Amino acid sequence: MAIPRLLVVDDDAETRSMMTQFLQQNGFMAFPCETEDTIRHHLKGGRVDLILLDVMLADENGVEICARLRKEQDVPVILVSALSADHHRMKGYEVGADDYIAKPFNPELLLARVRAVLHRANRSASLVYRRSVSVFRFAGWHYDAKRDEVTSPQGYQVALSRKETALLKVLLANPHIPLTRDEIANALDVTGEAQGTPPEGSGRAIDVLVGRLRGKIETDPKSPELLRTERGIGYVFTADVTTEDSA
Amino acid sequence: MAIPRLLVVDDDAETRSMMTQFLQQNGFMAFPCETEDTIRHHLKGGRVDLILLDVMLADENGVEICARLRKEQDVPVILVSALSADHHRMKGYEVGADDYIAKPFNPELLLARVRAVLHRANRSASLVYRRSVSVFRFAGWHYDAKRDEVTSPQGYQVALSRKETALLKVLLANPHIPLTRDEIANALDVTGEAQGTPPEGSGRAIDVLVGRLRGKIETDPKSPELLRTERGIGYVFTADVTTEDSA
DNA sequence: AGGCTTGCGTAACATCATGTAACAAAAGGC
DNA sequence: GCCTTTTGTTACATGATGTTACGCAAGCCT
Repeated sequence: MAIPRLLVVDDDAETRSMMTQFLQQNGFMAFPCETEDTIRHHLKGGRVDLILLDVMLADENGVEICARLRKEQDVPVILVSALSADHHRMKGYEVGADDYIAKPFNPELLLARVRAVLHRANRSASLVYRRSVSVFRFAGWHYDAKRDEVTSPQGYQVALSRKETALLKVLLANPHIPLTRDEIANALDVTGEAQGTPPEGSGRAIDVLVGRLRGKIETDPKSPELLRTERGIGYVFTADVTTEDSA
Repeated sequence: MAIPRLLVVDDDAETRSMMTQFLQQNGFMAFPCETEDTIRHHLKGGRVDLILLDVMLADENGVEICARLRKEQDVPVILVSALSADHHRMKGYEVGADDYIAKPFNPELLLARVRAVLHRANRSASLVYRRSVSVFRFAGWHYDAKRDEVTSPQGYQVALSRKETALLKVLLANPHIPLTRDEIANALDVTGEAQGTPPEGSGRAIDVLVGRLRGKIETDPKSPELLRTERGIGYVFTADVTTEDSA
């Protein structure tokens, strides 16, 4: 893929240039925009791979702009907002944003999100794995979702608990994409592998779960190669995954 | 099934319209309601498949409304609440809510729950097997409902007790569908295989029954392959079932 | 480099759901 | 009625999952 072209939309001049600079320093082509007009100008003028859109623009509501843009063309959008309250997040998704980041954010996290969305846009995959797919291969391993069996490269069966299996599925559906603990927890909920789980936030269940899965699928759990830690962010599954539809 | 019709009950206008919109965008027919009266109006006016009910309405308590509705007719209800404290969750279930979601919630999670509840409500009607069908084959086994005989893949007869047989029938009628203990217990009642069964809830009769059936039809009851446990949910029968009408 | 702060890994414990043996209560058959 | 079979209950063992606490490592500042 060519160098990704991003638009940074924010009404605060300082934030705007800061983000733009930061993204440029990290290998992206970023353009600052202040108004919807500027956005449209860029959209007409050439390829735009992703828009970073502040929710709280002076005159207009970012969510509405996002909704409007979405209707017109299919540009990935990440909403940025000072309000981390989740009902705003909901509005964002509702409107079709690809992701949502709360200000102030960790720069690394921003990069991770941007990469993830670009990556996803490229393959149009979502967080949750597709149903029709049920056989996964990765790094010599083999996972059959139908029988719920995991086979090591050496060919012997490894028993995974339900949660471990669920985690593996989430990872397999998002190779090379850094996932935060919250995203993982949500995905586990959505796949229905965790019913009575409270909305998360307190404990470190995900960390422990990751540790347990590592113990079963990593050659040396002490220096993981498949399920790596992204310090300050979460975890990434670093393996190429091939899938086979089963029906 | 036709497009599901949902009621969104919340006293906050914004939340109400937001959820309604969101659900509509995802293929549901959703109607905003503010008061119990509005709910009743819809209930009388036409089919309602599911009610999303906020627990903290201004004047009334959602839990109480839920209890009242439940007494009158059998509409599935999902309680929504800002209070994630577990005792509220418990109250919800006590009162007969089908599920419970804490605000703020992940939109995907909401959809998942809604679908799950609808799915459940939808199939409870078909829990009982059809009469005309009386020969079942599954994983090499053969069950003749007329003669009440079960034959193993190796060809010898296995004697099942009445309850075991009833359980098997329920499972055969619902392959690949996870059933809760309550659903199973109810289905057993309906098939007339259990008359004086107490109102349920206390003991673990289903667990023991499942164990006994496993002992007869599983190769290795310790690691069941046909009658599997869904932790936190119930049991699933994981085998393809073919049936033959017997006229 | 050294010290401080933060995030992560993980052992040890707490909790909860399930499996099941052993017993008790019912239901039938004679 | 007495015995046999079936079904339900209880109690305990087991295994899965969540929580907590502590130590280590990575980054950061000086």
